[in-house]
Amino acid sequence: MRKSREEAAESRKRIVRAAARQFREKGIAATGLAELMKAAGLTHGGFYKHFASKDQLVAEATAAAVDSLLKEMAAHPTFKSALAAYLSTRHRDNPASGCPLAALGDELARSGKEARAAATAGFMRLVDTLARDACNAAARRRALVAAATIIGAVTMSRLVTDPELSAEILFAAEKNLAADQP
Amino acid sequence: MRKSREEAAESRKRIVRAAARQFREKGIAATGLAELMKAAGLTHGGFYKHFASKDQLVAEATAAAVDSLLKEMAAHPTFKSALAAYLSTRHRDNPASGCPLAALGDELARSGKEARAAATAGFMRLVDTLARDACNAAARRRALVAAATIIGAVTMSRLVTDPELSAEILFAAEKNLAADQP
DNA sequence: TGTACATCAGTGAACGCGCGTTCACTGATGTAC
DNA sequence: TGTACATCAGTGAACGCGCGTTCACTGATGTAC
Repeated sequence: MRKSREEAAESRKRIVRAAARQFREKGIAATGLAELMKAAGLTHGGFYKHFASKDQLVAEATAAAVDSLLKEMAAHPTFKSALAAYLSTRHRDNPASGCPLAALGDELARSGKEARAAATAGFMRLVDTLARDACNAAARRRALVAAATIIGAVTMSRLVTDPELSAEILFAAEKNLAADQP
Repeated sequence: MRKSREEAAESRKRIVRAAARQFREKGIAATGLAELMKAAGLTHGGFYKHFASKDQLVAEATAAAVDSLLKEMAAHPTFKSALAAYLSTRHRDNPASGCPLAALGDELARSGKEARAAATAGFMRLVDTLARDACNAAARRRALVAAATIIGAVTMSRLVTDPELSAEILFAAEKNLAADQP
């Protein structure tokens, strides 16, 4: 039953990818490893051949999710449109492929060392992106606030049961941040 | 073993209060009902004499937590100091007695109807507080953004493993929002 | 006011279930001669 | 290049445990006469 090294590496990638989706969709605590391994096309017994613990997987899944988020944001023609995409109803309605900080912020804050370290690195990368190469203190401060604002706005827009209020939150954040931009 | 109506009402309050604390401290999914009832001085079997489901308790605990948050904010001499208190390291380090939206935002977003409705009401009350009686569109927009920002800032300040970055997030948000205020 | 009876808050055991983690085993892959 | 052997990815059963929820029961409280 042993698989080749390449196959094993692909299995591992599939597990991380499935985890990144399911954690963001249903939450970390609510996602079981057995269910996760099944989604990756494996049985749950093999999990510990790839990871030392669930926390380690959370860390890797978070890092992978931040990777794809920043890649997507970088692909936008302008900074403003990247911001608009983050604050879009499309992002709000698809947490499974969206920002892990918005989808799992407080659950990550209660997670283990490894996961929090990965989330911290992801947050710093997002702040750097929002600062756009500027490295003075004022630009960094604005980027930190912008990061907190867009993360909070998307989380609240998902929480709220009133669709109008939900849209209003995203709209207000976008308008407010666009005003800051040249 | 039957208790008087007053005693039963107090038991109920104790359960809600214990839940409000434990949910904010450890997360909703990670808090078991048995453990919760024990913290309220009861055995777990009696839970369903008071609540129809865990979701209903989440709703009531969220409402209670928002109540005490807004009461505390209202007690501050100035609006600025209320904002500073929300964005303080004290609030960051004591989620159990702090804002439920910051502590549980994304878990509430994945919760049942009742809990989300209670969280929505709480969010609207926070926004109203931040708008400070002003009822024009611009003030409301600013209040929505401020709410998203302080919630996101506290959540991220808790997530981040680097203490300096954590303090920087809170400081940046406070400075930024204070600039908006008269 | 006193008595008989219904109510129901709280107990503690049990329901079926899924959790994260461990383990003996299988057999193809990789390695060493 | 061919053969013998060690490695280890993946399987499937099992570990102990806690989950949310249900239920029969207890006995003090509340109600009706």
